[in-house]
Amino acid sequence: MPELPEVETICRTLAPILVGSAFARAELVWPGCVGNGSAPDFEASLAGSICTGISRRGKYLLIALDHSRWLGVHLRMTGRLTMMDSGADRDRHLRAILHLQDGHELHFIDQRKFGRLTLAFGVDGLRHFLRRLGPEPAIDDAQSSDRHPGEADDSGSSGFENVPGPDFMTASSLASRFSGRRAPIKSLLLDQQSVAGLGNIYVDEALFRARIHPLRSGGSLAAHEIRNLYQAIRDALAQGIENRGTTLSDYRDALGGTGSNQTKLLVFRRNGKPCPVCGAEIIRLRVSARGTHVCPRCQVDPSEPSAPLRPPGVTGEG
DNA sequence: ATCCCTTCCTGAACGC
DNA sequence: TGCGTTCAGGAAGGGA
Repeated sequence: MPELPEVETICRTLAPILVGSAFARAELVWPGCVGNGSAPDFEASLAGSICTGISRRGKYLLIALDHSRWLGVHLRMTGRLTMMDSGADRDRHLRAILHLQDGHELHFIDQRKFGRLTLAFGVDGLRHFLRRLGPEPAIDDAQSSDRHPGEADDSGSSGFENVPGPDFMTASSLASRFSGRRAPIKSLLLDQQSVAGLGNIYVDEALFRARIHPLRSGGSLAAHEIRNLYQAIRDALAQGIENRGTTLSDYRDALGGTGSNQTKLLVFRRNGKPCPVCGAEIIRLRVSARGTHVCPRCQVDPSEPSAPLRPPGVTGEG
């Protein structure tokens, strides 16, 4: 499941080969992977295009092309983008090949066919394409060039000069999204309008780090809890980037490399194992039709009476 | 407006 | 062995 750290890693591994290269043609093995317009239009638009830059917004990879066009890639569940040499073997789930003029082939592989390649035309087209995305978590990371779409850039033509930069997540932006909401906090965090880039793995990790139970309603969070959650989101994502992503099954970077963050996860898919903080057994719930992993001791279930918080010796309601 | 459900899609892991 | 069922889930769209 490529989430923000995985897409960021793909972006970084793809950039050295792709930026400055020209596309020769698109070969749509499964035309359904084109997100907008017709397959022939897609092929005609891509042929001869030059990649002028590459960036990420939420879980979208944005490949800037000349003449103010962008190729937006969303990998959804099982999508992969891999740079291959000319004539490379074809995976059985290969959906498209973007042939470069230098002979490289960018393979789009996607077992479950949820991923999409979408062309955006002009800055307005790109804004429309990204219209449902909320604020971007600004991740501090030594490797990061920290260049986001629309940010000042002295390197000439990145392809993003005229693109407005994203808003950035703050504790206040989270608070205003959660205020008055009765839905579980996990559902709100999976909504890309709250924060762009979180998915099932990093939501569970962030909620555990913040000691917040996923079934707590958004509106029930106190200000200090939202501040903790804000920092926990940043920490969980930064760790994911540092470890080049979480490879539980399908995920690979653009050079075919695996990430190592799966060995650093605190709760995700660790049900039955001890909590790294208190040793209690991690349990698995379903929230928003998603497998959800919590420490029942560190993350207090809102439906449980708060007996452990009662001072020793005090019984009853008081 | 908010929330929940369904749809898309394949393959692994089940149960009988 | 083989068949059918369930599960995994990101995001769009629809209904309440």
